[in-house]
Amino acid sequence: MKFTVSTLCLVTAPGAGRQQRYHHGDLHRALVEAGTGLAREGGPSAIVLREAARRVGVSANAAYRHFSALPDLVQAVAFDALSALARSMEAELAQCSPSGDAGRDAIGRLGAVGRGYIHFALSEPGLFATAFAPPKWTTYTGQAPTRSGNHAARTDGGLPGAGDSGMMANELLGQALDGMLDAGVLDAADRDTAATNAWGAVHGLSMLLLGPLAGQAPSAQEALIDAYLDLICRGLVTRKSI
Amino acid sequence: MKFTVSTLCLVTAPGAGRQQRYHHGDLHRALVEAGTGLAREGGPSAIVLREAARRVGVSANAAYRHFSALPDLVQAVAFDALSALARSMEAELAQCSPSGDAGRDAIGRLGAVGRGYIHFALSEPGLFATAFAPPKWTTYTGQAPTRSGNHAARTDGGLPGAGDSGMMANELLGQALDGMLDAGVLDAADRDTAATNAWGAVHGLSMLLLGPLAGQAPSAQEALIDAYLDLICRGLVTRKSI
DNA sequence: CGCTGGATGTTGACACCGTGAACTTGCCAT
DNA sequence: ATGGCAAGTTCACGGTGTCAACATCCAGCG
Repeated sequence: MKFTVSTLCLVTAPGAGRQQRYHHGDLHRALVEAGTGLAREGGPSAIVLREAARRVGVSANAAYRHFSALPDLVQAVAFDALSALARSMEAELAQCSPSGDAGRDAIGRLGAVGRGYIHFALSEPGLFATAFAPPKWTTYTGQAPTRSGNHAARTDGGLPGAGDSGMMANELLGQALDGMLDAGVLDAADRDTAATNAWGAVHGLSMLLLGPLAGQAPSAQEALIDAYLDLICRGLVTRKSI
Repeated sequence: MKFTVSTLCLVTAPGAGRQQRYHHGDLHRALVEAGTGLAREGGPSAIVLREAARRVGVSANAAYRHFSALPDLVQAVAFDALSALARSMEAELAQCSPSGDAGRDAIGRLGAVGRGYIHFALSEPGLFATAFAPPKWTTYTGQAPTRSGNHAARTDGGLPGAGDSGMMANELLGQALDGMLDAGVLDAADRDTAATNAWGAVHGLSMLLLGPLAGQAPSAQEALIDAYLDLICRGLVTRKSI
């Protein structure tokens, strides 16, 4: 005899007497979380529909009531991963304490954004890879993941792909750059180029640290990260101002 | 009636009366080339053993006489892609003409290496993704792809993963940095950090151009690339020398 | 020259996977 | 209460990676 539906609800749903419109509390959410677990262990390609359903205790095809196909699930997991990335950045930003020098502080916040990015990549390589794995990898439609999509809300009701502040990773980067603009350490004309440069550089270093440069001692990695971010900032900052 | 083995040889082998030790001229090579075709069209995940065997006109399990498993084939394709990457760099380097100023020339050659990298990524995104897709993505053993492996030679007998000059992509980068060292535009103490920085930056930009920044006009991409490489070089070059 | 052994390729089978179609169940509004 | 629709199930199909057993062909030996 298998579990009855109500039993499943008790097992899977978060305990509390939360009213549930569907047979299974919130299968959509449960599947995304199961998929996140799979992605954490094995990257985007480890997200397997049948296994996710199995972990939730539901038949394989039940997933098709919530996702049109596998790539849909992967994308939902990717959005969650993007949220986690943004939260990692926010955590680094929270450690920035003002020093009086506006320019230095602004640059410091840019560095914090980068550090949050890289630290997330290193601590959650599977989710990181998932966040940036294009749905069909080759036919990427262009434009970064943005909140324009029609995706369900996050677990805690936040904006899809956003961190606790409600901002997505690229928005946090943009905010840091705007801070540099205000502080006068970045030319307005360079802002968009700077965004690309910073993002690309940090992304590239993350890839390197996860791949060819993996296995280095954490301290060596940390030193590498600092030197790298220093280089990026040095390149971005207006020539005359530092 | 199916093709006889000798017929297959005539179809698949490169025409010439090259003696063949195996039943099928060179199944190993043929499978790698079929896999390369698949990777070109759909990235590493499109490399499918059965389809590669099908394209070669051979039974699916024949591949297991040459590759222990699918990841082995993928890695062989990745090595070929690495060779193509090195050749793309060499092509850019060949367009560098000396200008008399050793420092400027050295920096120009570093830029050429980067341009070759990015151009390869843009012109062969599938192979590019394959080249840097870790075998088991998460359990990357560390260290960059190097010729220490026990892999078969390239089609034309070159070193595995190397370009026409016999150097791998990272060796070409190293050579460019050494040139900067000799020209005095790079501190010896910064060389290794510079290698990481340059590689990471260029890799990141490639990813960006293939993903979020795809769809931009080629001219805009080219401008972005130039601005980016300029930034990198500006950051790398010894402060006082330029 | 004929034989034989090992490398090469084939067939059959199994367990997975993604996905479609048809069926069943249970909740909600009428 | 009841009919309809959303949510979940079962059955089925083609595709994939991989193992085991079998067939074939070439090289090197007598």
